[in-house]
Amino acid sequence: MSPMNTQIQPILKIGAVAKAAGVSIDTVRFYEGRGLLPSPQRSAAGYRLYDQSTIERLNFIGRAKGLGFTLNEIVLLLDLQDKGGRKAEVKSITGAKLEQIDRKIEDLQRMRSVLGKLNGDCSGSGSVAGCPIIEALVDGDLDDCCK
Amino acid sequence: MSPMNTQIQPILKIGAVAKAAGVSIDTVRFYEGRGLLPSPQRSAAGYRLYDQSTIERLNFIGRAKGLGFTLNEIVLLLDLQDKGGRKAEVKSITGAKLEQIDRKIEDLQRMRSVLGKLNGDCSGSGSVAGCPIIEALVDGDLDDCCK
DNA sequence: ATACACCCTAGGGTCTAGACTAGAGTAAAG
DNA sequence: CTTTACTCTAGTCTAGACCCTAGGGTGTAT
Repeated sequence: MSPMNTQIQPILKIGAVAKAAGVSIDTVRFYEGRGLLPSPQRSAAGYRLYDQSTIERLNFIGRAKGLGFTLNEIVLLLDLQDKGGRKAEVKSITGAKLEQIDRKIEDLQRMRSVLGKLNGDCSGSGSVAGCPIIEALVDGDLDDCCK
Repeated sequence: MSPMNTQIQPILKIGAVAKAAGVSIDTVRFYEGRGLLPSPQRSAAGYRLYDQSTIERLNFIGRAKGLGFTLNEIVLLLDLQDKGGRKAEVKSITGAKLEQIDRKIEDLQRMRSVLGKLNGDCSGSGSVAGCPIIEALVDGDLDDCCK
């Protein structure tokens, strides 16, 4: 009757939000349990009912994951957004993540350089005897080999 | 009596091999269960008995781990060494690992560049409103922002 | 009315690489 | 002989991010 009854937001069931956000139904429920999504309204039958904002929240989560944040870190970021934190808090999270990423990149580049050298040194034909890769693993001259 | 009784290899208990290789006792038993170490001889009381070669094998495993190989991949490498595989098999494992490492480095560098840009754009003071990091996560202009 | 898609909960399983615990037996040193 | 250090098995726990199953109930279209 009155405009109060008007549902401005379309009501979506879990399958619809999951599909719209490109995640599985299990993932939506899992995120709810992990505190990334608030407990949604329920229909009379107990179905979870969502609106558009949940899809946006799921997209936020997906983007944050794409930048390397863990779900626990994303909870923090969402909290700062929800409750209005300070920019400094956000920067402290991203700054720590940047350092972590830098360390991982350095690790991987070290591995890459050692392994690339060994792989290049190995003829690739014949029996494993004399294979520089295996020999390096056996003898432990990895450090001397590429630094 | 005869030279047959002579133990050329010193007999080591699990604590000694673990210490010599710089891993925990748990790790040694765990590797045995995972097939990285053969089931060792046992003393009358059931103690695991090792010789020097186990330490070398543990060092092999440690070096391979340091190059980014998983335990499953290390089982393959050890098998090639034990049973005398071909160099081509070794190279196929290391080649795949190199590609994997390259992909991971690219991923991390992409994250690093996006996140570094956002982090630099954020003043770091004041409320979270208008924070470029949060806004990018909300709006999804991550791709446009740094490529 | 019935087929079919969708939803619910509770709980277990996956992968990686171990760490840690309990409860019991064994070895070496004083 | 007693203390201390070591070892055994079996099992549980961690983090991270879910997936899958069973055994139901619901909603809608034909």
